[in-house]
This record gives sequence, structure tokens and C-alpha cells, in this order.
Amino acid sequence: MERLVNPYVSVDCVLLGFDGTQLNVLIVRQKESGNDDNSTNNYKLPGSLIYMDENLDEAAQRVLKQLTGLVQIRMEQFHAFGNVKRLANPSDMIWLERFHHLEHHLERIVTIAYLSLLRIDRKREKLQKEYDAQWIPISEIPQLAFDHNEIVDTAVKTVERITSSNPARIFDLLPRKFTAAQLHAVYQSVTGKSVDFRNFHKKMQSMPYVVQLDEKEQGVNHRAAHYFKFDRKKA
Amino acid sequence: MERLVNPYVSVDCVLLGFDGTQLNVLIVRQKESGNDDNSTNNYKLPGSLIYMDENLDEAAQRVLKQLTGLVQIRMEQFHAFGNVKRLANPSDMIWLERFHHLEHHLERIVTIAYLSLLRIDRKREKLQKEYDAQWIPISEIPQLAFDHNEIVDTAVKTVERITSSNPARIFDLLPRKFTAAQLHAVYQSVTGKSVDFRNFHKKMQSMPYVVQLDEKEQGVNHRAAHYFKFDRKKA
DNA sequence: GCAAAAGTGTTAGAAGTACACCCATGA
DNA sequence: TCATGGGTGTACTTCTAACACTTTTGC
Repeated sequence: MERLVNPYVSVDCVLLGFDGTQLNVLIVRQKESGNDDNSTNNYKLPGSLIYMDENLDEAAQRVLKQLTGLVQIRMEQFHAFGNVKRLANPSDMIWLERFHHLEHHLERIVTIAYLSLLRIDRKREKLQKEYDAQWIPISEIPQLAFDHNEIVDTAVKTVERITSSNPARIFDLLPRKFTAAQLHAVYQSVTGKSVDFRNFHKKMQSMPYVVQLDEKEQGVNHRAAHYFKFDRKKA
Repeated sequence: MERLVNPYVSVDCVLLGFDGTQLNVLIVRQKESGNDDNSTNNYKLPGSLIYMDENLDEAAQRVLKQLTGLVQIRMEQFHAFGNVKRLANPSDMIWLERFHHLEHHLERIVTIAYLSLLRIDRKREKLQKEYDAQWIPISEIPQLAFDHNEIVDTAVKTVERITSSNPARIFDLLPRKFTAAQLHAVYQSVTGKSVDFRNFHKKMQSMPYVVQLDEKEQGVNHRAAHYFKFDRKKA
């Protein structure tokens, strides 16, 4: 039995990761359902209309899985976007109606936007090949469909709020093992402030949940950096 | 010409004020449209379905004005509530359909919740008489319609987030002139932490935007407290 | 040996915390 | 004169900020 689509409410997912220099966001191609052509060439956030019998959080997980294959990603709702004009671009409207095989015209959609902080890891090729999805540095984001550029902007501001109220969330953006320089870089990038590295290093060492590993970087043409890990149990 | 109602999206307004001891929330009676009887006796937050041609922020302002007469209240969106079961109570559904003169059945409503911090002032009687609206201490809130108890709980948690990221917002909750003890009380109430009064007083005096007035309390049977005001320009 | 990034310590000032007594007022 | 809440100072600790040189590694 086919599930009924709610034609007034959608979810959109902003996935942010850190590439060593800056925040990146995951975007997908605006493809049409049922065929694989690139009839439209725009990028958008992974998002879609919800089903009538589906909670918002569930919808966000489902949509993310359908459009990127990613599962078990912790996301939290951060803002609703409901401007009447957010569907002003007629080609976005047409795309939506085709994508969802809708017969009647869409009128107005309020979207609930979700945010996740996560590490950019080896799934890159799979995302690219199987889902036409890619990580883009936030400084290089092209024009996106709907009001998705605005949604990304709001998400980036929200990162600062989240990490300042809960500093441990910063480690969501880093690989399992990371160097002091990487943590320093992500910290500065997220807060937008520059911090003296020596003071930062000292503070790091006073944090019981940042533990130094024996392992070091390999094959770098300078002194190898120690790796650290985040011990969530000690946070 | 009548405006078209969007039967899938609503806004709800959580107005929080401080009564000297704790946070209070403004609730209204669940009355039916078109007559003044008290056929239902439940309380709810001021909220309603949005119109098709209306932005979310505008809808929140309109609904608040209609249900409480309050205008020019700064509100900000803080969370969307969209659980499928949030309309599980049949009498809430029936009330909604009657209130909006809807002929078809409502299926599912996502509500965007708005929050305002403001002072509880002299409008009490007007709210009570003309709108059947009243301020209730959050420790004494009765069972509300829909999922409005959950919405209030989330709002109260959001106050801490807002005031910790922008401490000046605390003054929104206080009257124009206030005593050090009042500021101390609201601070403790919002943060949930107790703070030594002497240290608090010292910190207060180091804040350029808290200015002491010549005026003092009158007619109290103890030493009269100074009044202070908040100077937003110096914040 | 040189280029490149890693790693480390001290000091001064600011901010936060703990703590107890006297003051002004009306009844 | 007493009950009630208002108002203040000091010492200690912790955090923050400013600042420059030596170490390791690969080429």
C-alpha cells in the first residue's frame, strides 16, 4: 500500500563536516524520480515531503537514507522555513510535482530543517557514484534550489550555538583520531575566533576527555604529530 | 474575500513572564468561534492554523493579536512539533474543526512554536476579561489541549539557552524598574542555579547597562531597595 | 642543513568563588 | 526594640591572554 504524501510539509537535512580547513555541506543533484537523467542540473539539500503517517524525526531519517544512503545519523531539528515565496522559482515547483508524481498543484510548503555534525570520511566515492551527492566547502556553495542557501546559512550559525552550549559536540566533526592542529582548526572555524595555539594546547591537556594516543602521523616531511581521541565516557 | 486556511500547519505562542518568584505562561480558554459559551473548559496556548498566503512569523503575530489582543510582541520560533499523535484527543480535533468552520476532517497538523520573554504587567485584567487569558506559574499549569504541555516544557528549556547566549534577554522578563533582588531571583530561576547574592550584586555593578536609579521602594517595612533600570543602548 | 610543522612555560591581569556582618525602615 | 530584608569587602583560586624558541622529520 502506498503511503500518502503530505503536500504541505517537508524536511530538509543539512549535514556539516570538516575537511581540515573549513565546514563542508552535503548536497545532492535535483534529479527526477523514476529516471536517471540529469534533466535539471541544480543542487539542493537532501530533503523531501513527509508522509501523512510519519513523525518529523522519522521523515528526516527516511529522506536522508533515500537520497544519500546514510543511516543512523544523529540529526536535530533547528528551524522551520515557511516563507510563502520560498517556492517562487517555477522550475522548483515543477520539479517537485514531477518528483512526487503529484497531479494537483503544490501551493505552499513549510520545511522543517535538520542539522547534523559529522565527519567526512571514506563514503565520499559511494555518495558520489550511487547518489550523486557531494561535500562542498561552505565558501564554494553554488546557488541551490528553493531557499536552501538560506537554510545552510542558518545551519552554520546554529553550529556555533550548539558547540558553545555543548563543546563536546565539536568532536562529531573530527575523525576518530585527530591531531591537536586539526582540533585547533575546527575550533577556530566553528567559533570564528582565532586562538593562540599554545593556550589551546594547554587547555586541551586539561580536558580529561581528550586523550593522547601513542600513535603518530606517518610519512609527513616534518615532525610527526601525536594523535588524540575523544573519550565520550569522560565528557 | 476570505483567506484560505492551511489545514496542515499551525503556529502556537508561548509567552513567558516572571512574577517575582517563577516563570509564568499565558494560556487561553479553548472557546469555540462564533459564540461565547464555555462549551469546552480546557486551556491551551494561543495558537491557530495559518493562512495559505501568510508567512510563519506573520501568522504568529496575527494569532497572538486575535487571541490575546497583544501586539508588537517580539517572538521567535523555537521548535516545530509534528508528532502524528499530537491530535490524538478526539475532542481537540472536533474543537479545531468547529473553530475553523471546516467541512472536511483534519488529518495531521505540524505546529511551529514561538517564544517570547516579556514582563507581566498591568494588562492582566484586560487579558482576563476580554480574552479569557491568564498568566499561570509554570509549577501550576493544568493539563492543556493537544501537546501544549510538552511545548511549554520545551519553551522553558529554551529560555536558558536564549539567556545564556544573550544575557541581556533576561531584562525582557522584568519591569522597567526592578530591584537587585528581583534580578537575582529571575537569574536564578532561569538558570536553575543558585548564586551568592553578594557576588551577584558585585557583578551587577560591573555591568554598564544596569544603571541604578535614585528612586527606591516605598512603604516596605524594611530598608527600601534601590531601583535599577536596563539601558539597552549600553548592552 | 634546511624547510616545515610540532611541541612547550611563564607571567600578569581578570574573573569567579567563598564567606559574615552592619544598615535602614515600619510596626 | 525588634523583625525584615538591603547592602557591602576581602582573600583565594581559577581562567585567560600575551608572548618565542627548540625539536623532530623528510628531503
